[in-house]
Amino acid sequence: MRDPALIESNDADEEDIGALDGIVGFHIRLAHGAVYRHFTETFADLGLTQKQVSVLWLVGDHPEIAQIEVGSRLRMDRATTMTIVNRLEERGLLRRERSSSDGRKQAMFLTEEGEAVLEEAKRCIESHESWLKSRFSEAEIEKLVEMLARIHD
Amino acid sequence: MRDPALIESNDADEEDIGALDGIVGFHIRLAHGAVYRHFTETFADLGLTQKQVSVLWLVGDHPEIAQIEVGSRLRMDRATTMTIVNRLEERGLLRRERSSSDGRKQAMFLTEEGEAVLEEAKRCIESHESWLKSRFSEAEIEKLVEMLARIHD
DNA sequence: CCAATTTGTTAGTAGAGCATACAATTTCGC
DNA sequence: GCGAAATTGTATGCTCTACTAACAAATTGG
Repeated sequence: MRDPALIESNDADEEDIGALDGIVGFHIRLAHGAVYRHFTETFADLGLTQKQVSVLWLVGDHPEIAQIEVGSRLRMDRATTMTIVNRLEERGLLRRERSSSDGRKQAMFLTEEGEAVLEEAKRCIESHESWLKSRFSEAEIEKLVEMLARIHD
Repeated sequence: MRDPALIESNDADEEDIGALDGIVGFHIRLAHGAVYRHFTETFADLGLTQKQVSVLWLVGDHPEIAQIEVGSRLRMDRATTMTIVNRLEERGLLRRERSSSDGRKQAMFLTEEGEAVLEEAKRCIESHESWLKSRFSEAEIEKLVEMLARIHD
């Protein structure tokens, strides 16, 4: 029915994405997706998401940190930060306390279980990062991170 | 009231994310977020998302392409692809037809409006990409894309 | 021809992001 | 010091993306 030559011109090679391949943003999105999927697998047992781990990590590094501070550093708005902190609090990994220095702020701390889970999460991150870094040299990793930072800073 | 030295020890420098800064995956996520936000602003008028534009673009480049093919190339599962194609069809930018060569497949085509919107979207992409690329040299862009491809391939 | 596979579809769940509105608190201008 | 403005947290609701599970229709393979 159809002209084979015409089909060939349309049916491009496997995984061919055509001009889309030249779009930097597209590659960032695909790479993010791949990292996200591997992260999710790695953290399936712990049941933590990227955001949750980031918040846990940040609160562990900076006890008494306020939600607005966490959101600002992880580039999340207040509402988004809330839902993540709520989930961590429900799971008993983190507690909130009214800040003594500023009544508007909530000072956040890790619970004992939170500290333990963070330690385990850091081990998972190590494994996840190894998977990610395995395809690059040290110099390339440095360059990659520096370029990514130019985008998000 | 408060001890300044104590404050300094907790209140780290602006935007300090500590050891999180050494995690490659974290930078990919932040960069993706920044790109996502700029994309959304750029496409606010057109009302299209990254995924929608990608699918539109792919169908434009490969008429008669099946949903499964689109999903595979954009790394989306069938269910996710469905919701995006549904939305594009509802907006009249794309139509589905049962494939004549394989009755299981839906052959997808852009409508006239779809072609027009895709053209406009490509102009928006150009502007969005300029914003993104402005911080890099040509050689850096090439290197960045190549490294990102190593992650998602 | 029958079984397994592929593709599309539907329904349900969940995370993340965003906007809006409101309350409590702090800060700033006067 | 007082009142207005800004900050922070909270609650609600919406959207987009992604995934699972189940099912139907069509194709493919033994």
